[in-house]
Formats: sequence, structure tokens, C-alpha cells
Amino acid sequence: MLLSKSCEYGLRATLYLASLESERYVSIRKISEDLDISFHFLTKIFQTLTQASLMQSFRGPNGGIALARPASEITLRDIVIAIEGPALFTECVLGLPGCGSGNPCPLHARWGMVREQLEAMFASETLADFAVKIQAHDLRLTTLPSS
Amino acid sequence: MLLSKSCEYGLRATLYLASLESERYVSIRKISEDLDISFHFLTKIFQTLTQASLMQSFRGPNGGIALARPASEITLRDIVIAIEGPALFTECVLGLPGCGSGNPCPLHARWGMVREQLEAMFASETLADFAVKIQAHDLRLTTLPSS
DNA sequence: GGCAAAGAAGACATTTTTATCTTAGATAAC
DNA sequence: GTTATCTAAGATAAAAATGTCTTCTTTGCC
Repeated sequence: MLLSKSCEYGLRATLYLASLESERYVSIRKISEDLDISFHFLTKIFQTLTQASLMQSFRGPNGGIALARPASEITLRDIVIAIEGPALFTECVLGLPGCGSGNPCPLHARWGMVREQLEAMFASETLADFAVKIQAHDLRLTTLPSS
Repeated sequence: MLLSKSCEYGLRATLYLASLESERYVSIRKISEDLDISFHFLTKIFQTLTQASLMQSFRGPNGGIALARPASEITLRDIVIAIEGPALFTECVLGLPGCGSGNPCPLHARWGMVREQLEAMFASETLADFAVKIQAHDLRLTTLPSS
């Protein structure tokens, strides 16, 4: 599995939140129900994202979660790094510390290229771009087919 | 982390074994010491690879592990699939079951391309190719720099 | 002020991964 | 046959990831 469950959930929830384009705070309860993700677990993930200044939370009635910055200024790469850390985009695929061009592992060069593609996949589009696509093509974020 | 520790160890050990090009069985003890991997843990990994018919084992004095087929007929992809299963090369990056072109997630198309690159990284060279490269360029498989 | 809604935070439990230890079984050398 | 050298296999443990539950704090509304 490329990403941890926490990260998969975080990405789905973030994409969903962005696709709502809500002016208000959206409750974690609603997100967890719509995406069929454990409420408490999702709460923890949003806490991480809030502490990373990617989300803003608000307590009390009508409270919930909102993006901390415009959707055009957040990428999925930001979410992945906040939840999983940067290792996926920086470390040797064989886990060798200090693997670099001076003392490379057998996969170093190839992994460097794939890793760039991977990072670009998460970084080259913003949440605003995804929001448009999700609405236009009815893209899926839920476990069960939406239609 | 892209791969589990088990898989990182399995790949390093397999590459090391191939680079030795030994006609005999190589003992797991030696491999674990040379690569600084827990002996018992590595033993389990090799058991998995043996059960997957990628390796052959032999007990007793002068026993150990050897490739079950010529190095030119084994790829790192085989190792990854034997240890981690095929999920990395088949599943949706957001973990959505049934994600496909008919009902795609927002990352479906892009992930499909990256995934192919990833699979090609492991599949396009055989252990024989790697053995040559490792010897020719003194490539690294150990935690500490080799020279 | 009192109540209800909502996230924050921490305790707890479960599962998986990683690691270690012990015993059993196979084999070669003598 | 005995012994030393190996892997196989299972028990156990430690750590991390995942999931659940309870309590606390903030906030809006009456």
C-alpha cells in the first residue's frame, strides 16, 4: 500500500471538503458519514491537518472544519506530508540512509525519477482544480459507487 | 514509506545474493551479518520467498539459500509481490475498492501512469542485470557506506 | 444562565508489523 | 552414530497503526 489508511482518509476528506466549496465550516460528523470513515479517527486526522495550518477548525454549533487557505493554494502533497511526513518523497526505496548519487543503491536513479512523478501527481494540481473536476465529472471519493 | 521493512530487507538480500553469483548455497547468517539485518527476521522473509518458489533452501552444513531459477529469470517485481502482495500495482491510491475507468477517483488516471512506472522500475531489469551493475559500480546494499 | 452542538484531547483496545527466542528437523563430516 | 551446522517453524514480545470510547472545552442559541 502506497499510503497509510490515515493518509488515504485525509486525502479523501480533504478532496471532499474542497469539492463542497462551502463558505461555512463543515462538521466532521457529516464528512465521516458521507465518506464512511470512523468519526473519531477522522477527527484525529483533521487535528493533525489543523495543527499543520492546512485546516481551520471552529467549535460549537455550526462549527466544523474549513480550509485554512484558498483551495488554489493547497495541494495533496501538502496533505500527504502533513500526515505521513516527507519520507515518501525523499528516502531511498530500499531504506538505506544516506543513499545518494555519491553512494547509490541499485535502484537510486530509477527511483528518483518515479519519485518525482509521484510527487508531481500530488503537487501539480491544487484543491481548487480538483473541486472543479470532481463536480464536473462526478468523481468518486466514497467506498460505494455514488450512483 | 513505499515498501514495508520486510520488503526492503527482502529486496536487499535478494540483490546481495544475486550479486554473489555463488554456485553454492549461501547461509542466511552470512547475509544477515553482511547486510546488518536481524537473522531470524530475515529467515522468515526467505521462508516466504522459498514458499513462493523464488528461492531454494538447503539445510545442514554448507546449507543456505539460493535462487530457484536463473538470475536472468527473476525480477524485483517478483520479490515485491511475493512479500507484499500485488496491491501496490493494482489498487486505487485512495484505497477505494472498485475504482476504475467507469467510476474513477480524482487521482485514477494519474496514479495509473505512476503505478506503471513503479512496476516497470521493479520489472524491467532482472537479477542478472543487477548483479552486473552492482559489481561494476560497487553499488550499495548495506546501511553503512561500503568504502 | 442553561442547554445543546461541535471539536480537542486523552484513555483504551485491537490489529498488524517488526523483532526476538526457542525448539524441531535435516544434513554433512567425522 | 554423534556432533556440529544449517533452515523451518512456532511462541512470544515490543512497537506502530488503526479504531473506539469518554471527558473536557468552546460556542451559539434560547
